Amino acid sequence: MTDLFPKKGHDHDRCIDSAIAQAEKVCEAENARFTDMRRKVFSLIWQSHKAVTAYELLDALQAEGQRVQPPTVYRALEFLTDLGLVHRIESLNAYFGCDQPDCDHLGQYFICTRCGRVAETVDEDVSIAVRKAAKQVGFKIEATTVEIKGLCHDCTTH
Amino acid sequence: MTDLFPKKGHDHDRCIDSAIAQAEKVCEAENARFTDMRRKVFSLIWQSHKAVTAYELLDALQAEGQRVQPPTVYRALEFLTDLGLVHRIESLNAYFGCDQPDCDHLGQYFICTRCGRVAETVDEDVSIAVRKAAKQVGFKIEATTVEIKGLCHDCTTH
DNA sequence: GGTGATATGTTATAATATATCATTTCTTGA
DNA sequence: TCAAGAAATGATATATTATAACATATCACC
Repeated sequence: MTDLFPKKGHDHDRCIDSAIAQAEKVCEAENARFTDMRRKVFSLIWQSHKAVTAYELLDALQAEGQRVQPPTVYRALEFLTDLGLVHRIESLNAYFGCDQPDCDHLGQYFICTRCGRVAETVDEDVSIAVRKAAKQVGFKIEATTVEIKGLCHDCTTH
Repeated sequence: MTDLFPKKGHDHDRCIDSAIAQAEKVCEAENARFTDMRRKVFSLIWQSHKAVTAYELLDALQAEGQRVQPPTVYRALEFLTDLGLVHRIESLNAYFGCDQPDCDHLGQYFICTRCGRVAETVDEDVSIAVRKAAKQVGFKIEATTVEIKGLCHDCTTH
């Protein structure tokens, strides 16, 4: 068993730094501008391993004294999700930082209902099973949403 | 290949009647009241094989001259989803009539982005793969959301 | 430095959902 | 049968999530 969720007391600054470094790389590769606002939103999303709502981001930005409105946040989110740097968690109406931006809309999300954390995995067997199920019914997949709610390993044992 | 989606020109009244009959059975078994409002909402949901939003239901009820407000619709939806008679499609914020109410939150939903129809399946291989992926990371599943967007068979061929 | 493209600001509003308390309807037991 | 409590719905207000539309600012490139 390998827990996908980060250990308590891990060096979260490293998570943030690495995510930002990766985002910079992706933006450069895509010739997309990682503006201050986008960087700020991305970094706020990465403040925790939980999914964050657009209005929580808005509040955080406003708390820093910026005069930000909802469209600004939603635009940044759209930019980041289009690049695969952030995923929308449909069942939470919230947004989550992706640490494997090349996963191309095929990941699965584990959402802990106790601690609120989210973890992403790209499990081949799940993808294969979903593709097979689709093929069986003649369905051409464009995108999949796989969200699994329950208790993370920490929360089942503590 | 067996298309999950109903054929064009199928006798949809039979879908509705059968869904209502099944709902009555479930309610009786659960000792739950299938009131006029709940029956009305359920039947509206079954008017098509698409997912329907709460406000579409509200509009439809109001169009019939009833003075209905949002909470009434949401209460009926909560009742129906709790019994497994209706599923919420998270990625659409919409509700869909379930024809296998005993599937216990483990179904998968195919959502056609062209015709808007939804079809449900309970694929063992997908469930097994998801459960295995969860086990591998020490995650205790409470509920799963599997929603697959793309083109149904009709829409790929016509 | 001017110009077009891109990004953000601003205002307003749409779409989805729930909290709260009042009223009605149903069930059940005396 | 009817009184009391439970369950459902009505009514009002408001919270939460998201977007449309147009103005202004910033950037990239010539």
